[in-house]
Amino acid sequence: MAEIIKGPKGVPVYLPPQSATFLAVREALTSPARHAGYGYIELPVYEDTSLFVRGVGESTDVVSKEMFTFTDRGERSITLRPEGTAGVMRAVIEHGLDKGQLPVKIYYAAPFFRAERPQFGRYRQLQQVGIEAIGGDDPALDAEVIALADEGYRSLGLSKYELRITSLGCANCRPAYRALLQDFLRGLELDVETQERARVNPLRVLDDKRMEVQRQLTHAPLQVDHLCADCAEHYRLVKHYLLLLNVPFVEFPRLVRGLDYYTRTTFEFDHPLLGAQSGIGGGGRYDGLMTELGGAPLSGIGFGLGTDRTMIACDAEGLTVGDPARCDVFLVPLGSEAKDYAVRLAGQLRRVGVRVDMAYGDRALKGSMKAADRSGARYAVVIGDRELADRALPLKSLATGEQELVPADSLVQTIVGNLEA
RNA sequence: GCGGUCGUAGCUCAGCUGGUAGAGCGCCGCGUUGUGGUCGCGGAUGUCGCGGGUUCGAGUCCCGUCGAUCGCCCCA
Repeated sequence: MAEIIKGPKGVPVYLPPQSATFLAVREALTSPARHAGYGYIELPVYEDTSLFVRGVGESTDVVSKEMFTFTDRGERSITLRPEGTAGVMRAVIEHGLDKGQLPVKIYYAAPFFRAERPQFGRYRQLQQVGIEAIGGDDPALDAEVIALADEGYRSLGLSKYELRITSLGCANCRPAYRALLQDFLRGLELDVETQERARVNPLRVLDDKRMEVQRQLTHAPLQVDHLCADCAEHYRLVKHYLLLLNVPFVEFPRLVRGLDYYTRTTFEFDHPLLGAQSGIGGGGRYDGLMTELGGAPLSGIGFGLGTDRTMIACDAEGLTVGDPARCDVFLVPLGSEAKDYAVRLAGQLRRVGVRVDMAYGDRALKGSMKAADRSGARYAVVIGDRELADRALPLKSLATGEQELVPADSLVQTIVGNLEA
């Protein structure tokens, strides 16, 4: 026997019927964006490596050790996208969307790639839903973006997650705070690796999960206490609009994100039931990114929501998401004449939008009924010589077991009517 | 990249201190005429992750490897 080829490591596979949940979650997370004027964007899965190095930031873990990078036949360095924002910015700049009506509002649902050690909820190919609103400083826009994420989660029935927000300041006030924090960190007892992090990206140290580190951070200076007047007012208004939108949140001054481009408003959705990988989504403002990538000096804000992790969160909260039924109606033909009839009927029903499957392979009635049951269909229709002679078919409800005889001519109409009821 | 745990039928797992494999679920069939889901009976399916070693003999011990999983770093 030939050797079985295995799938790539750390990539989740969604098979029926669970894959229906994946589709439903993705739909739930993208739907709010479509209701707020965001248009869909389809982008390359790979980009020039320098896009991510410049956009995401060289000092980030994502860029320094988690990228799938290779050289193509033209000796160009190519990278499978590790996140979505940089690619969106590139496309916006390249195609001049920033020259049109602002803000540019865009959403996507796509796979991303990170060469990490796989774990539960952490994959090498991860699915994310994201939106970007480019060319707007208005704090109401920040609140909209956050609210759309919240709406996505809420529409799935999730209730146990927590929205955390803070402000990271801007190019004016961040450097001073950063220096202040570095001074503070220098006075602590930290291991070499953490000291290095304090030098390169001091904010990241605030996020350390280790008790011995957290203990020393009790009195660490926080960015929210050192915002410039503009940033403080912006942050105040974001919270104001979130209240108007009825989006519950907690202020989380220690919130740190892994990508370098974030400024001002930053947020994260955390789900306590997921263990170590508790972040189900996050995002923030990136006011310097466009210019960093050679575009017009436009600010922007967006989010990335983990589709995989949201599925896990739904499962953890015991939510049933998506319809696992493969069809609405299952046809059971007995004999070749009935089979002709069933094939034709299946075609007719599908054309009017009814999901139909039928018993193939000339199975015995009993086996076919079993298949009907397993299909999740609401109705079964047995078609045999009697039905063909009488021109009337039994429409059987698989839930109740009751069946009514329906004239052949009105069967399609009756089924459509019953399914809509 | 680092540390822990695990890897037996499609799925969930049992298999005590080494003696040539089991259960439940699922799947297929039967319970006489054309009706599924419950019940009863019957049946198929495993190179016990892979490679090597110890042994008369290994699913069971040792080493390696791959994979999964939990934690760290980090992140969706």
